[in-house]
Amino acid sequence: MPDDTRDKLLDAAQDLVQRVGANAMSYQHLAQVVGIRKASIHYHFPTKADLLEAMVGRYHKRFMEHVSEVRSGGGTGGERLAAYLDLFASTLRESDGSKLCACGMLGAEVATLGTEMAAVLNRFYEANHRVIETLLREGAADGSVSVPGDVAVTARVVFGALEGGMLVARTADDPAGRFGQVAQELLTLLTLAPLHV
Amino acid sequence: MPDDTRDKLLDAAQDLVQRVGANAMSYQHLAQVVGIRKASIHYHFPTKADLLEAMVGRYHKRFMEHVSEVRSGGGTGGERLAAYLDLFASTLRESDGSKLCACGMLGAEVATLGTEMAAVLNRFYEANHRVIETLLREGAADGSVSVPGDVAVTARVVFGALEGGMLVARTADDPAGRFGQVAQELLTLLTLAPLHV
DNA sequence: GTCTATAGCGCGATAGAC
DNA sequence: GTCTATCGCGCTATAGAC
Repeated sequence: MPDDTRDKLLDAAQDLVQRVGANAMSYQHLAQVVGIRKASIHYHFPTKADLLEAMVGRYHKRFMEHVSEVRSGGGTGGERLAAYLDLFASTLRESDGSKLCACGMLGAEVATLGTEMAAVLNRFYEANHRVIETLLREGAADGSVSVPGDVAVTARVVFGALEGGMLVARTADDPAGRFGQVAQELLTLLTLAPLHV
Repeated sequence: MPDDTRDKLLDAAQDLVQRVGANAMSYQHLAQVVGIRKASIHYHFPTKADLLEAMVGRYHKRFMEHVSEVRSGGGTGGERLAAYLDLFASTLRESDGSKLCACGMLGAEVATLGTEMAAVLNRFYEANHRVIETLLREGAADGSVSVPGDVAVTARVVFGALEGGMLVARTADDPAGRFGQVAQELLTLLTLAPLHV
């Protein structure tokens, strides 16, 4: 049953974190969205830290499921890299330019969230670094990607550009369009010729 | 007189914003740092929005003064670009890996800060895009930089990679070291051969 | 599993003395 | 320009009824 109260709370928490951040998200806001009283939330998640950690755990798992689909997709490494970049673009596109990656948002607030959350976020970042590194290596092997330097560090450049690109794009007139250009240019930098996906 | 109460308040506000964000920064925290009572802050900045806008205005002005020094520095365009990247690296370096760019942090929180702050942040981002674009063009002209695509969009890739790179690096063991590698790899991607600055 | 009620605190902001 | 005192609100969290 995917839509019991617990899942609805996680849905609402994720949506609010992506839009306004964890510090600006309250049990009162969640209660209004889900349609229960705020005290009832403590039955499902005793503390706010519990709620945030459960939300990030689910987010990480779901994100990696999308990544698996991308990785099992056809085409060249460069084309699969483009599909991976589009996972980030779709977040902006489907929220009218108002949602960040949940883990990017929480990364900004990490100093207020405790060491356990910092470790969880770092795990998400490192998992993505490994995914990008693999895509770059596969692209280099099939000739669709060209990396002039250290592949592992380049993967971190790409991930940072995605997280930061979303953040910066959000204040522009057309965030999704802006970010789409940035993602395309990132591909141009990493491929011998521009890809069209 | 650079250190009257107003400036001390702006110093403390900037430090807290860079570390924990605007939503986690309170008048009480500022009062403790500066050594006055929290009610006294309202004499200098009637509302928190006033304080944040003054802080960002000063931050923007000071940052562009550093940029001017970089731009009037010698060397190739690529070397001046490296010096510009180091403005961001130095923030992490000099804070033991705990401070972000103030405008990057506020960008994450923009949904809670009102439309005026969104406009102010966008102005900072666009100003930096123009600086990077100019440095890339100068580097292309003297042969030290190679941009395989649109220079203006590439400038946005670079800026996003800096803001996001700082954010992601903060959860790592050695944030400044990690970010330094990312900045160096960014240069490698944009130059025909790695620069050593 | 959800409710009402409330504790206890921190917040931004204001009034008015000095 | 800074102080004390206070207002009113929102917050996380808990107790105990149903």
